[in-house]
Amino acid sequence: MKNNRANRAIDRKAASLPTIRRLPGYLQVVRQAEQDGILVISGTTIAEELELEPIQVRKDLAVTGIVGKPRVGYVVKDLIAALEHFLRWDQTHTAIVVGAGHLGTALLGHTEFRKNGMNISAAFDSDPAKVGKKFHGVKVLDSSEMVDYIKAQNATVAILTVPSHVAQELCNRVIEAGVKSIWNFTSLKLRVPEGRTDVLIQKEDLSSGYAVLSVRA
Amino acid sequence: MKNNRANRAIDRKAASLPTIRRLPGYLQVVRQAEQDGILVISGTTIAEELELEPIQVRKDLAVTGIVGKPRVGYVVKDLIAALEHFLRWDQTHTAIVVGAGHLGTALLGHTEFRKNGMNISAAFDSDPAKVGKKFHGVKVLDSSEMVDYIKAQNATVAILTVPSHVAQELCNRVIEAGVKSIWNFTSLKLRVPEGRTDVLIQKEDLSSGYAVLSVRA
DNA sequence: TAGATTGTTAATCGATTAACAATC
DNA sequence: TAGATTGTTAATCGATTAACAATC
Repeated sequence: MKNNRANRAIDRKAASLPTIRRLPGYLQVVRQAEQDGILVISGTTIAEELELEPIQVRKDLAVTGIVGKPRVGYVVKDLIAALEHFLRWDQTHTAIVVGAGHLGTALLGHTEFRKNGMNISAAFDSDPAKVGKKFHGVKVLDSSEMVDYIKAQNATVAILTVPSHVAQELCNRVIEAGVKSIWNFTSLKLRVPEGRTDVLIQKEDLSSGYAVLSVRA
Repeated sequence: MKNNRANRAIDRKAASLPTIRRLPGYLQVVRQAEQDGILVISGTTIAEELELEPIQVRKDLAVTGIVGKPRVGYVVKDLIAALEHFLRWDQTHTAIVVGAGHLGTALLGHTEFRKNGMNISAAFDSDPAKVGKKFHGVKVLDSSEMVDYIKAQNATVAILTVPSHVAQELCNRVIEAGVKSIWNFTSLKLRVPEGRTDVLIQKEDLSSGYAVLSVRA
C-alpha cells in the first residue's frame, strides 16, 4: 500500500478547510431531499436552504468531483455518493472514546456518527465504578486494556474526553498503540510526538463557539 | 440604555471571527501562567504554547485593547482582565438548556462554562420521566414552564440540544420569550423570525469537526 | 427555442504574514 | 547600552464573490 496522502491527491481536488467544514451541511440537505423523493437538486436550492451563496455551493461541491447538468442541477443520488466518498463517510472507521465522563458517554449516544461511518466500539476509563458498565450499547473497559484493544481491533480514531491534566499522556498512549486520528474534546492543546506526521489531532473547541456567542450577542 | 452594538464599537476594536475564536486559547494559556505565579508574559511565549505565529498573537490581543511593554510582554493580570472583558466573560449570562438528553445533561456538567460567566440555571424537557430530576445540580423543568421561566429569570442564552424535528419550533419559542442568543447543537440550520436582527444563532457543529478529521486523516 | 444553471476564469475582499521603527 | 518585544504599516496569500460562456 502506497502513501495515502499522495494517492488521495490524484482522485480528489484540494479542498480548503472552510469548504470541508461546509460539506456536511450540504450532505444533510441532499439526504433530506432524497427522503422527500426528490431526484435532482440545484446548487441554488441548496444555497437557499443553508443561507449561502449559490456560487459558493457550486465551488464547494466541485471538490467532490460531482458534475452537474446545466439548467437542472445535480442528481441527488450521485451527489450524496460523491459527498460521502469525499468525506470518507462511505467506509467504516473504528473509534474508541477515551474518558467515560459526561461528554464521553453523550458522544456514545450520538447516532449521527454511526450513520457517517464512525463505529465507536468501546469506551475506556480508569474509574472502577465505570468500568464494566454499558452506555448506549457501548461497553466501558479499563484504561489498562486500551493499548491492546486498539491494536487488536485496529482502531484508527480516538475521541478524547478526559480531564485536561491527563490528556497529553493518553494522547501519547493511543498514538503509540496505532491510532491515526485524535478528536480532542479537552481544552488543552495536544502535541504529537516528534516526527509523527502521520497522526492528525483535531481540536473540537466549545469555548471558541462560546466566545463567538458572547462577543457577537 | 442605548444600542449595545453601537456602544460596543466605541470601546472595542472590530475583531474577525477567526480572531474571536482564538481568544479563549490565549486566555487559557495566560490563566495557567497566572497559576504558575508568572507576572508578565510575551506574545512569543503564548504563540509557542499554542503553535501559532507571534505576530498573529500580537494582532489578536490588540483587539482587546491591551497594551504590552516592548522587551517585556503583557502584564498577566491585565491581559486576563482584558480578554475576559472583551469576551464578556466577566459578567454573568443566565442560560437554559433546552433538551435534557445525553448532550444536554453533559453540558450541564461542563464546569468551564460557569467559570466564564455562563450560569445555566435550568434545563427543560417534555419527557415526564426527566422532569423533576437534577443533573449536576441543575433541575429539569417541564417544557411548558419554559417561556415563563425565561421571562422571570431574564435568561438571555438558550442552549438547544433537542431532536432536529422540534428544534425550529423551540427556537421560535425561546426567542418569543426574550432569549437573545441561541447556541444550536442540533444538526439543523435554524432561522430567526423575520426582522429579529437582535437575536444571534450560533451553530455548534460536530459534523464539521468530524468532516475535517475524516478528510485530513 | 428561451432561460435557468453549471463550471471556469477573473476580480475582490479579508485575513495572515512580513518588515521595521519605537521602546523599555 | 544591547537586544528582545511591541505595535503599526505594507505585502502577501488565500478564500469568496463576480462575470460570463457553455449547455441542456
